[in-house]
Amino acid sequence: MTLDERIALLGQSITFSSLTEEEMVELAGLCRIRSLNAGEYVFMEGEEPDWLYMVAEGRVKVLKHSSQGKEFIISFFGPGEMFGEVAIFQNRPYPASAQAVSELKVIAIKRDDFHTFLRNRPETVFRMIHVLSGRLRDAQVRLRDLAAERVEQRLARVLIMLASRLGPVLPFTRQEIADMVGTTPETTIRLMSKLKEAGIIASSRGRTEIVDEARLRELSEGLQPM
Amino acid sequence: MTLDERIALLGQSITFSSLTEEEMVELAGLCRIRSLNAGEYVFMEGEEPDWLYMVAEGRVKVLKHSSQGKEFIISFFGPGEMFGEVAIFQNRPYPASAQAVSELKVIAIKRDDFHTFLRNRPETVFRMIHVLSGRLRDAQVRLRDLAAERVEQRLARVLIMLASRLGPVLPFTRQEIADMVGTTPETTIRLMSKLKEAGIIASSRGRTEIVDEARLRELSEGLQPM
DNA sequence: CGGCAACAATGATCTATGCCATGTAGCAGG
DNA sequence: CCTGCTACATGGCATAGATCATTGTTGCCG
Repeated sequence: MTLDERIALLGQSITFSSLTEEEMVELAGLCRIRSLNAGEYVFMEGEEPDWLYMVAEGRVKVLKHSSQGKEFIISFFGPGEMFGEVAIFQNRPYPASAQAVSELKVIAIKRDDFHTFLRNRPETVFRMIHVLSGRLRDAQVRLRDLAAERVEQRLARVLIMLASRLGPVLPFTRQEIADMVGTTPETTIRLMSKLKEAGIIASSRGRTEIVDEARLRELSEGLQPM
Repeated sequence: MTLDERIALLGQSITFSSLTEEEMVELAGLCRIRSLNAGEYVFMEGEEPDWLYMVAEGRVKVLKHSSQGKEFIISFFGPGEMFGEVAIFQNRPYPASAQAVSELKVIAIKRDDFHTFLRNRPETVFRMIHVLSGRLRDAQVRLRDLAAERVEQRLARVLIMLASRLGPVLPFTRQEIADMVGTTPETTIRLMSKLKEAGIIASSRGRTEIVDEARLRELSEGLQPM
């Protein structure tokens, strides 16, 4: 992969889009590219954090396993999005695993190189803070939901959240959605079947389309149950 | 409150402990002090974020309400700990409310003043990133727990987490613990009564002491149920 | 000292959702 | 075209934990 290609990829990210030409070149010089097949892990929870990653092509899921091995999906990331930052800023093991969902290309930057690069880029550092703050905000909303809302509403909220990031067509299986909502595939299927009947979503194998977001929003508020 | 007193308070915080004498004076000059009685709110979810806060004396709880009004406690903060950062870094409304648990004194710094102050303090900015990363890490662990672990284990983990921050004596009511675990007071009481019988904790009104942390750890792993 | 309010404890139901089992349909590869 | 794999679907049962109700306990304030 050429330098120009790497620069183009870095530019996709909000965090780096403010860099000058020159800075881009410098940063691109620090990058390595890794290609992975679906199912392969970029890193595993507990590993030493040597690299910061950004998605170039494809999608990753970041997940944690429970004590009984069930998986919980913290987030999906697509092109231009960064992951693994928590670990490299704290210099402690990755708190979760990252797995390729599809064919995946990631840009990797060595921890120390990145720290050095950030030294004199206050603007970029502030953008990183912004990203971290956003994730913390989202995490707090989800914590509250998991602790206090019922599955129906949590499902609705996950669908809305995904739609706001990816548009109305969501390329996920019921299993994956269940792992984001924190429930079982069966329950997810049952609820989504109802949503389908009610004309709120449409779906086929591995694909869900939000048809009536307004009604989904009502459900997510829990105003009236289905 | 004198400048020297304010400097002493700021110095309690990990984030600011690296500042020079001179920087401390500058920052202290930007601070206001607010005193609140137990139960009063420092800020409410949804308000515009004009201030960054740090606890000077007492404790705050940061919480969110569910759609049915149940409250979920995101975290408690004590002297030297900062709160409200997510909002001021994003310049969006506070994502949660902050309520005084006891008599409370907080240091408040105006958003714009703080941003200006940070401009040329890369070291301090990195410490803020460190704090944010830590909170995000904790949030991810809790998300997984809420989604995939049973109440018993979640309770054990909350108690361990609190003990690691505050020592073995925890000044919380069952209600407050329930609101952190994401369950009801009744369930919390039942489980904690068992823990008491088993000699793992001791407790009196509004006070819980961890006696046998090792066994609590076993429970939190879910190896063998009670 | 007495009475009120918050906390703690416990029993009796109820129910949302987990878990197991079984069946079907679509897609992929030999 | 068959075979097999994975996603989707649905029924029945089990149960963790919520909910409702009552009672006891502690500390506080007038």
